[in-house]
Amino acid sequence: MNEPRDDRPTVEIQSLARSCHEALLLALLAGGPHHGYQLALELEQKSGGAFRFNHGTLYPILHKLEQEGLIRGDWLDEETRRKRKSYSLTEAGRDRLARQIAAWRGFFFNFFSVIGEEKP
Amino acid sequence: MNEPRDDRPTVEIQSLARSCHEALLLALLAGGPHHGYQLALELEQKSGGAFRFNHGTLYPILHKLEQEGLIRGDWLDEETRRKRKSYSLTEAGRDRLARQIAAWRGFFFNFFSVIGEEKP
DNA sequence: AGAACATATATCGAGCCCCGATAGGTTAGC
DNA sequence: GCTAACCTATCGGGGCTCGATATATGTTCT
Repeated sequence: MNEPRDDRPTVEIQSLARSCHEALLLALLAGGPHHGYQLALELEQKSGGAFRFNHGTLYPILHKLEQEGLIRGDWLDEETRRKRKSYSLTEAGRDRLARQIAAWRGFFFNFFSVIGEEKP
Repeated sequence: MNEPRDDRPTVEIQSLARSCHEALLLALLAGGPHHGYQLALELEQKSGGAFRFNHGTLYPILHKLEQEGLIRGDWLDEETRRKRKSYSLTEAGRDRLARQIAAWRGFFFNFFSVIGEEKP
C-alpha cells in the first residue's frame, strides 16, 4: 500500500490546473500547428464539451509557453487574411509533453492509491 | 473521438486542486476517524511521499468541510490528553466522496481522450 | 531537570493564477 | 448594410495555496 516510490514523477497538487492546461495545449499541438481559437474549439470537441479554454486563460498561457520555448508562434499575414498566429510544437515542447504525460500517470496512480478505488 | 458525453461528470479544471484536496481528505476519513495531523501523515504515507498537506492548507479546508456538513469534528478532551479534534465522515460526506470519485474518473477519461494516449 | 524534538491546532499575508468582462478588428452570409 | 462568427488580447477581481509564525503539550535523551 505504501511502498516507497519517490522516483515516480507526479504533478504537484498546487499546480494541477496549470499543468493540466499546459499538457492539453501541448498535446493538441502535437497533432499539428493550430492557432489559438482553433485550440479552444478542438479542446471542447475532443473532450466532449467537458473542457474548454476561456480566452482570458488561453492566450496568457500560449504567450508563456512561447516565452519558454515550448511552442513557436508565427503570424500569418498572407494578404487579405485576418491576423492569426499559428503555433507549433518545438523539440523542447515535445519533451515537455512526454514528461507531462508521465507526471499525470504518476499523479493518477498516487491519487487512486490514496482513494483506494480501482483505477479507471 | 468526439461523441457527445456531456452527462459524464467531470472535475472543472479551475478547481482541480480544491477538488483533489477534498477528495483525498474525504477518502482518508472514509477509513475511520482521524485528527488533522494524522490525516497529513497518512496522506504522505499512502501516496508514497508524493502528496502532502501543508498545515496552512489543511486546517482551513477541514474547517470548511465541517461548515458544509461533510465532516464532523469532535474535540477530545479526555483529561491529561493534549487537545485534538477528531474528524469523521457524515452521510453527506460519504455522498460527496462518491460523487467526487465519479467526477475524477470522468476527468481522467476526458483528459486522456484529449491527450490521445493509452489510459494507465 | 532541562534540552530537544515530535505532536497538534490555528491564523495571516503574499502571491499565483483562473475567470469573466471588455475591447478591437476581420471575414462571410443574408 | 447589418449581423454573426472568427480571432487575438488585456485587465481587475477573487479564490486558494503556501510559508511563516504562534502556541502548547507529550516524549525521549542526557
